[in-house]
Amino acid sequence: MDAKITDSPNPVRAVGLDDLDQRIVELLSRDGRMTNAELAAAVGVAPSTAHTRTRSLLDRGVIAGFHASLDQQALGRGLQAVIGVTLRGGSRHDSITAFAETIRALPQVIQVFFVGGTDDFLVHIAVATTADVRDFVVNHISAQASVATTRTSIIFDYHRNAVAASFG
Amino acid sequence: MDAKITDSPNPVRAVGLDDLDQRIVELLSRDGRMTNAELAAAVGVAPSTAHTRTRSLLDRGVIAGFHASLDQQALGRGLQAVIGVTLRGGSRHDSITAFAETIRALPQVIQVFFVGGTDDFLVHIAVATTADVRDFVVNHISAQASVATTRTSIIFDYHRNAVAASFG
DNA sequence: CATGAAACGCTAATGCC
DNA sequence: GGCATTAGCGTTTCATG
Repeated sequence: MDAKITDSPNPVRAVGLDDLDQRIVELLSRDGRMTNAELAAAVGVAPSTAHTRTRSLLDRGVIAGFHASLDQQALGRGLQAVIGVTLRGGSRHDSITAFAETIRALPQVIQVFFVGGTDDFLVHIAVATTADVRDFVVNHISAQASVATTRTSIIFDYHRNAVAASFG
Repeated sequence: MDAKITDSPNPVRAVGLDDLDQRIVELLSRDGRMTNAELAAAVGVAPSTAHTRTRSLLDRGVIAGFHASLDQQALGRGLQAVIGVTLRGGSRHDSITAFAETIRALPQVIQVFFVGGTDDFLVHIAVATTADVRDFVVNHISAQASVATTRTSIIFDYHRNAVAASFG
């Protein structure tokens, strides 16, 4: 086996994004409501320049949108869980897609990951009680014909560094 | 076993949040940069009322912050993965906490879930190449003394309905 | 492509109901 | 608590270098 290890902790200089763009992206990722005037001061350019750059990042889709982050506990959904789902081997592509669409539309669902490996899906939900977790799995996941198994994990702690855009 | 099934698809009326608050939260979750004037028009109150409500939601921590959502592909990180991590049985609480703190600070990391069940952690990362995935697991996860096993799943598709605040 | 100037629109505070 | 008003500030456009 090749022993070479290439470590690239901050690897990326995306094509088309210069230093100024990247600093703007970083700042708006942390505080999406920072005023353009503050942003301009923070990166050391004129407000009109910061504005043009930000507009361009939005137009190019690098910044996909802005969102309020919500304290689920304060919203009465103090319990979060991740549910690993495996589908039946014979599931057709249509039924898999239909499953994903159905799940992602449910109000308890925060995120859906379609993955390869042990599980086929990971579903991140926020609800009020353990009974709600069970009801979600029983009524919405296991009830689907294409579902083979589920594996529910309660979330004890959660940390988010960034907000990833949904795949297009 | 009790056969009663209680289905509560939109279950929550958080204490202290009335309809107006909830509609504001919903709208700012979808578009965190909506102007206060637009928000007021959308919910049918005066701009000054919408402003007071939004300020209150921020002060109470219901809205934890605002963030730009980023197209990771456009940033040159076109490959996302979820890594399930199990820790060694003898790991002390201190070492577990230290592991979590170390991982969450890495620039490739988007989210960290501390869960109960098969895995102890789920780590959501975005990188450029499959080699970067391997390097991340080898150099940053498996290299930790308290880690017993890892299980890497490539993300084929991803959908996000909301942005959850990190646990406080 | 960044900038300064200027018109426009919004925010945020105040007092009133 | 909601509302109208208003002063101050930020945004956004545009001509210029």
